[in-house]
Amino acid sequence: MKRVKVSNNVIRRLPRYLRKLDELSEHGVSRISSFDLGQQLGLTPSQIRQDFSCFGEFGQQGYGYNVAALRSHIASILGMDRDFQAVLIGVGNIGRALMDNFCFSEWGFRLLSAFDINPALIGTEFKGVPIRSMDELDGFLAENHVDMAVLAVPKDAAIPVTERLTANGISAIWNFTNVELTEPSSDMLVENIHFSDSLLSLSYYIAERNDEEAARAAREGRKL
Amino acid sequence: MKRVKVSNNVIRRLPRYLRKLDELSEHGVSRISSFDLGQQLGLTPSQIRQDFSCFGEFGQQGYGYNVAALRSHIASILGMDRDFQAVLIGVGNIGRALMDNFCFSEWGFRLLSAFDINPALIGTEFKGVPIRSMDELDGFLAENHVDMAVLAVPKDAAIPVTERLTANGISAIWNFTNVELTEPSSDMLVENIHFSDSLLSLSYYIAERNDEEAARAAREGRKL
DNA sequence: TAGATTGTTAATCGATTAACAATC
DNA sequence: TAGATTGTTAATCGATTAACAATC
Repeated sequence: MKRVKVSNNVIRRLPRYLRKLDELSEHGVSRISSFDLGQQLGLTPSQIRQDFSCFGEFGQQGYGYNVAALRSHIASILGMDRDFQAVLIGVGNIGRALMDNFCFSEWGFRLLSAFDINPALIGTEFKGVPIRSMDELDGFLAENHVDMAVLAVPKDAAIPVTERLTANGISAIWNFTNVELTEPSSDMLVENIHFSDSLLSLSYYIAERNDEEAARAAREGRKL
Repeated sequence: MKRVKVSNNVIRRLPRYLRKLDELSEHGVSRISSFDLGQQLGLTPSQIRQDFSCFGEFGQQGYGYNVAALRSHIASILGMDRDFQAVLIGVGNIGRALMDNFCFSEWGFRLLSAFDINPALIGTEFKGVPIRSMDELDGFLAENHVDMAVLAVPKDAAIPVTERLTANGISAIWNFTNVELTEPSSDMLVENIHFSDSLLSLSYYIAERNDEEAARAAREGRKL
């Protein structure tokens, strides 16, 4: 596969394409043009063709794209067929919600084990995934190939646990703690789920809209 | 407050600034220059000054920025002092994790009520937030001013519930379902937490790095 | 005052959009 | 074949970076 340097913006759009293509498949749509796909996603056809062209030629002139084939190309580009192995650190609310609800295998990941310090959880299993003591973490990572760690520990544990993961050769973290892990110097890959950042940007847009409406109302009030 | 059109990129950086400023405060830092702030966040000083200048003049030549004052400006820009009112739809794993773990008030939101269809939950309270039946939703929204709905229902319910929210005047959704709600035509504000999109972009970067390492190993192997 | 650092204007860079020849 | 739509090159647009006068 071509691996030219692709901008982060493009990468972030790929999962949306994937989701839309799955939806089209479910609805029995087997081909789609960049024009129609753009309409449905709020993107220009040009952008869609540019995005795909980073990775190869997946379409056909005069026809468009085969939904199933394109889906499978994108899945492969995203690494979904590589069966990455993951561990979960922290079986609190978020950790449990992930174990319970989130289908790792659907996205190409295998959740090997979870780890926690709570004695009531250690030794149990949840949806087929064993929960081990944090004491066993280093040994487990030495014996198993692990591509990624899901970090769902309390705030205060975020940095020490990250250092421990780094020391044990982990170089990718899916970070659910609201702590900035991204070290400019390190070669750790960090992907953040920052609930509060997300909520605050929504908050900004709500506030902006309220202000605009208030301003409009004031203008119209004056006109009366 | 100036409300010029500010790019989404800028808005998305504001919560990071806020987080960093809180951290600096905790460490007793009371002033910071755009240069130092940039170092800590991996941004250029220019960008930071440009970002802030969208909203006013918060610094002082020769001195830099007062951490507490800047923090409070950004909080206000983000609408954190507006006490927006929210409801939660769906008290499954994610909904419960949010009720349990996520401090809405810390970010300027008040969670008025949750709603679910599970009879075992209806009528109970969780951390002071009452859980009501979905049957009561329309009435509740008619009687209470609600700025935003947190959508944490199963996939299949996402679209119908969204339509019901729209019909009841809700115009902002914090979406935890893995469903594309963003209607190009609608004036609904949607902010998505797409776990799988996030994981897949991480997956891409892991795959890319693996490929690069394999390529390097192959090159070095050949040289031997 | 001299040094530091802002806010802002200008320059650069990169991403998106438009256009079109190629071709199914 | 004619019509449709791609992949790609060129043009435009917007965001980031650099530079610097203003000023604390």
